[in-house]
Parts: sequence; structure tokens; C-alpha cells
Amino acid sequence: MESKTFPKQDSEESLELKPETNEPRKRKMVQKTVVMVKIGENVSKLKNEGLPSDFWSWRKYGQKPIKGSPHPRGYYRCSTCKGCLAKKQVERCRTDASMLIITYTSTHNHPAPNHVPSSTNLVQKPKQPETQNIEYDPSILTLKEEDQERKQEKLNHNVSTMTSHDNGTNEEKFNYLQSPTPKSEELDFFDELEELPMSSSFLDYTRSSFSNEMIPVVPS
DNA sequence: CGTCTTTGACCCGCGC
DNA sequence: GCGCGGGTCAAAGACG
Repeated sequence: MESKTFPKQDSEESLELKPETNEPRKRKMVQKTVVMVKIGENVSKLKNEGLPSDFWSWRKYGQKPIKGSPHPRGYYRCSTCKGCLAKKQVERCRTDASMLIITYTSTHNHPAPNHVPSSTNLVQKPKQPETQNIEYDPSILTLKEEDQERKQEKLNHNVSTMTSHDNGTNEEKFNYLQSPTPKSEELDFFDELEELPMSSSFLDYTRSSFSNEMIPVVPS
């Protein structure tokens, strides 16, 4: 496969790098939504590492070991609709293997499938059994600027290394991660992300599906 | 048979 | 300029 004749930038990932525009878009200048999910301890037995299934269908396209983390990070792309640019990264919290950090990038360019249970079967693969004990936890946050995230990640780093608890730690982390951006901007961002699984239907779905709390931490 | 996962290699941005 | 780390591609295999 050494003969990659065409530049990858021509593929759909090119949205981060637009040769046509004079603006050299930084690869990571992408909207990101980070969700922390607490999973049960039987996670190790589960396929996909107990990956919680939202109502989108995801296809894995890569996995990489992350420096400093004992767990690899998985890369998923939305396969609900062909051509959808939505992606997500799933990794375990380095300090707490029972915590999953799911990072959503880009937005779905198609309407979300109905979250009624019957239709769930249409988009969900049986390989993601509903029997998994998933505890949705605490924290959702949205980051708009990569630079911001950078700083936050450093903070996150510090917090991670100086603590070894779980819930409190993560909450704490995400309190840090929550940017002090004005509410209006935040709302605007949410508005942009209306198709991301941040909608009430998503929350409703996750709640009903996993019987757990998923508390989006939104700056009031 | 079609779709998805796995896995190694490649590419690119960033820090030093 | 170089090396490292992260992100993506694509072939092959596995599975339903």
C-alpha cells in the first residue's frame, strides 16, 4: 500500500485543511464535543470495550496507542449515512479505566434516526448489546477553539496526574475544562451542534436505554 | 455477500 | 531541520 498516489487531503478529512482557501486551517480547528462516560466493570468482557451506543451507527476506522495512556484510542466514523463527516474518538480515562472519554468531531450532515427503540434496531448493530452496564456520567462539554482545548488539556493533564480518584476527579476535570465563554456563545455553539447527540432526544434516549444519568454540564 | 474490525504504514502538525 | 505523536487510509480477515 505504499503507493498512495492521491493526497489524503482530498478525502473527506480535508475539511480541516482547505487548500483552496488562503487560510491554512489548522488540522485541529474543529468543533469538538467531549463526553465522559462511566462504564461498568464488566466492560472488559464487552466488545468495543463497552462502547456506549448512541443512536448513530459508527464504524471504526483506526486505533492508536496514546502516549502516556495505557489504553489505545479508537477512531470511529458515522456510518449511519454515507458521506457523513461526523467522527468520534473513544479512549479510556488514563486514571480510571472505567471511564470512557468520547470526543465527537464534526457534525452529522443528515438527520438523526428516530430514537424509538424499534428504529434503534435498524441502526444499531447487535454487536453492541444493550446489556452493557453503562453509567453515563457527568460531563459533557463543548469546545470551540482548539487553542482553548490545548490549554484545557494541559490543565486536564495536571489534574489527572495529581489525582487518582474517579468521579470527583473527572467532575473536577471538566469543571476546569468548561470554558468561561459567555453564555450566548455557548448557546450559539450548541445551536450549531444541533445535530450532535446533545439534543434532548439523545439525552432522553440514553437515559431510557441505559437507565442512567447523563448530566450535561452546562455553564449556567 | 456485504459490512465491519483489525492492523500496519503513511502523512502531517507541532515542539524542540 | 529533525523527531515525535496523533490522525487517517486501505488491505485483509472475520463475522452475520
